[in-house]
Amino acid sequence: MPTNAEVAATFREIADLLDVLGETFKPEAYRRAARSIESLSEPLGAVEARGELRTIPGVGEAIAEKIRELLSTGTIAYRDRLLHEVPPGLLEIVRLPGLGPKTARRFWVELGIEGPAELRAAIEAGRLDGVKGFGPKKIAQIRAALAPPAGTAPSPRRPIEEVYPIAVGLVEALRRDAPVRAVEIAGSFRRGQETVGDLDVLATSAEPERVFDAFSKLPEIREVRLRGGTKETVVLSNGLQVDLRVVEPDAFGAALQYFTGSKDHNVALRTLARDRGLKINEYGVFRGETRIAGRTEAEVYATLGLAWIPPELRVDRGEIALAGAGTLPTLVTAADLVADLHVHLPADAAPADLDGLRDAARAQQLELVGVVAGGIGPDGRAVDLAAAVRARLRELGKDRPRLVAVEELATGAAPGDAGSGAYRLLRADAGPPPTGDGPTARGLVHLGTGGRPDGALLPWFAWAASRHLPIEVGPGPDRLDSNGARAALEAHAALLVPRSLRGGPLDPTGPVALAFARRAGARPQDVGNARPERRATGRAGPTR
DNA sequence: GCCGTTTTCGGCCCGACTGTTTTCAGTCG
Repeated sequence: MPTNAEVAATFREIADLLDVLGETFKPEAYRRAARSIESLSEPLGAVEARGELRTIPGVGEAIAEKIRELLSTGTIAYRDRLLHEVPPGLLEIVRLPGLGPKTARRFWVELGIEGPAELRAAIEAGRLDGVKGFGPKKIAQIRAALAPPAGTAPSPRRPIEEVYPIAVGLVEALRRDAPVRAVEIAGSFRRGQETVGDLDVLATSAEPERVFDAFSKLPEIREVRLRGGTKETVVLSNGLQVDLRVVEPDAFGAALQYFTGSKDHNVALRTLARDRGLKINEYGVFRGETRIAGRTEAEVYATLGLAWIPPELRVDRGEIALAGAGTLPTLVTAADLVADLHVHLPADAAPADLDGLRDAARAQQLELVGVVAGGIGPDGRAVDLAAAVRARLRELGKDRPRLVAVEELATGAAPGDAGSGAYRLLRADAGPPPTGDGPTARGLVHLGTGGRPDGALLPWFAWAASRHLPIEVGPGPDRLDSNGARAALEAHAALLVPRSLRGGPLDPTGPVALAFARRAGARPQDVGNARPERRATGRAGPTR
């Protein structure tokens, strides 16, 4: 059975084919459905089995029928028919940078070109010279797109944890080198999406030209792609594209809202504005010619009668209705997190390292730290802290913030007596949930989604929920991403949000984990290491 | 093809930038 990602890719292909055929609104309808399907927290097969395909935003009867056809037969007859109609090579032309469906269609209809090879031959034979709309620069651009120099291939989406230190570094550099007042990263990075295609940086300044000058000179920048009066696009030496926009302070909130997206959220918002006789763009909210909001995001939402919506929820899956009714969930924040239960120390750690750890915990206002003192380390090998460290750990355990020993056990390991105040990490690396241990086991589950088929974790969620074990969320293959976290919450399991206690300001683990939890809609009471008084579920907190 | 606290039909976000243009088309986000 095809995965959700494969179904989405099929619909995107149909959209491209329809584009080339000159269809106007259908392609966007298929792309919208593809985006919705990708953000589902469970396999499409499960939705279909409940007869709820039509509840997916952007999925109507026609697309629902095509999903059923794809799930049961592995193909869609409509797609095959389109592929018969449109030469497959045209899809490659459409996907070249700077070219789109209109141009590809003209090549096909006017010049009989059906693929990249024919296009290249046509250019070399001079067949494009003198054709309306194709001047020398455009032809050179197409030639470059057809034969990209090594290392300039379009960069794929990257994990957000990989982009995080780059983004933090760019913001710091701009604050240091450029005359900016405010700087924020918008886009999918701000929404805490698992992967990031490019970075959207937004700044306010009285001197945009000087900001662009300073930005262009940053050492990590390989190439300036384009530069206008309000925006500049560059490519970093690692291939990541960064768009910098500079706006006036009165428009900062509107621009931040606009460039944070998501696209579907913005479309829904602007449709709502239009229905109320208003217009929203990146410069503000307008009634006629008059700007009535724009300085802050909250102001923009307020003009539409909406509460401010956290970026992580801006996906057009009902959050606008909730904001209108004032019933948005109160999402967990960094200030709610009072424990980090999963801190690894190196094998050669000294007692003094624990004091440093406690200082870091105090600085982050944590009340409890779980130090992995035995069991299986991050590299899969056995870890055992020195006796002196263990002794110091016992001493420190009496003071605040408390440090307690934590043990990591492999899947299905028999739960030993971890002792009072100790916590157990259960690594669920493979296979079904264990059956041998009792419901009294305390700890957390370190549960990876990496490489698993959709839905393979569902039994684990129920297992963890029944034992009040929170499941760790965050970047990397051993933690839940936001889709996994949402499914866990739906199964009434609690989450555990790690902090970056030993990492510096560039460590993505804590911030990214928090973003994933928030994307899943987690409230403080859904999080096992949030303040106990705000928590309803999860028992990994301090023993009292 | 989807969708509806004005709609089951008639709409479908909006602007920057580039290149080729004399007022605009295409692409991109």
